[in-house]
Amino acid sequence: MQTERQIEIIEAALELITEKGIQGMTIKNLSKKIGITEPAIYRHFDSKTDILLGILNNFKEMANMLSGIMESYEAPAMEKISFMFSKMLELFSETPSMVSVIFSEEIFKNEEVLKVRIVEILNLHSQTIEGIILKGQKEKNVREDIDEKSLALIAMGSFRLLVKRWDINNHNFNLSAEGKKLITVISKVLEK
Amino acid sequence: MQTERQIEIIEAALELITEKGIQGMTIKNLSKKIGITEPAIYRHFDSKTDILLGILNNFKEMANMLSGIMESYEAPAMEKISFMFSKMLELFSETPSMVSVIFSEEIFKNEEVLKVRIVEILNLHSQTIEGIILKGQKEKNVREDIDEKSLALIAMGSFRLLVKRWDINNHNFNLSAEGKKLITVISKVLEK
DNA sequence: TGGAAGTTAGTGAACATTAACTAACTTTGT
DNA sequence: ACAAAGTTAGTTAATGTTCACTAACTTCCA
Repeated sequence: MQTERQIEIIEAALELITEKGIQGMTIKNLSKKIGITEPAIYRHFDSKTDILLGILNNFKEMANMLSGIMESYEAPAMEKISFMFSKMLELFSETPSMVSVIFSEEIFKNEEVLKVRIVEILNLHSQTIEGIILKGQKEKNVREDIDEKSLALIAMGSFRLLVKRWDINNHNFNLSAEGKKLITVISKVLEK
Repeated sequence: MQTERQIEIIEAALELITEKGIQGMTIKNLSKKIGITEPAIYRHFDSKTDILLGILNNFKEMANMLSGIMESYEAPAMEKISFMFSKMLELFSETPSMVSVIFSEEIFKNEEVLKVRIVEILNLHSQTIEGIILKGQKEKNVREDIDEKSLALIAMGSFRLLVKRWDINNHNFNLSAEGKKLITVISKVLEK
């Protein structure tokens, strides 16, 4: 479990990455943002890498939860994907700083332990969507002329690009509205 | 124009970003890779930012060229998109280090001048594909039940995700083959 | 012979991290 | 019940290392 201070540090770290990129996520900036001194950070985390790992572990847990929900959710594939993406849109609207990290695998390239974690998260999301689509194809409510991996690539890829655009353009459009629009588009593309 | 040494520096910088992320792209690593001393780098570029800008300017030029080719290319939309993505796959296979940068907007967040450039490149690619699809819709060989912006989002998003996966998984699958497969999938999705 | 491209040896600033210490709590033994 | 002992979360000051970058000198080639 994470203490209140650890959660505060992780949230501040996320905000820093959003504002100034991974290069701006320094212990100095972090401590300044929270209002304690730099060494005080080390009362709560052993290292900077541990802070980043804390972020990724939270994301991994969310991905696992979402995957679990989707497995025990009996509904047509399109409804499930719509639900999953809507849930993610909700999360991003609540915590916009998430999006600068969750879809930015490249910022963790320099540390193997972080790179492995973020790839795990990407793979988990992929598997969840592929699973939904494959089941939908078996139940004959998803088109079968394209394999489930390619359809998942389309769904995830377009969703990721929309969210990334929102991020790098400083949230200058309504992500929730555009996201809903994309969900109906994806439904149309998947349907038989 | 760029001198031979400038090109060498830019190529080495690209490789460094691929191997160690933006955090590993230091003047020290760069000079070590090329086999000259750190100050020698500054005989060819005024600053580290200028090196990164040099990279992005090359990409911008490629994007402009590609956009120009597509405008003067008379063919059905699907053929044009297939041509464009194939050209990019060729480029990525020749210079794999490109892909760690061209689809990694996050790593330029800390420098406004770089951020602006990479967003320009993303927008240029989007516009090129949107233009092709819109023309295809007018010529009645692309589906019209989904607007051109959403279809472009799907095409670009899925292509980006495929390439990003290839990058973060250390090129452990055949990008060219998987890319060709995706191109036929995108064609199927776009067709009327 | 002069300028382009390299060198050596340095700069100050920023980096993550540690050492030494303290104030304010809580736990424990008698 | 209360003091000794231990814990938690913070401080200031400093560590060694790396960062981008520069001044001054040298080598090399047209």
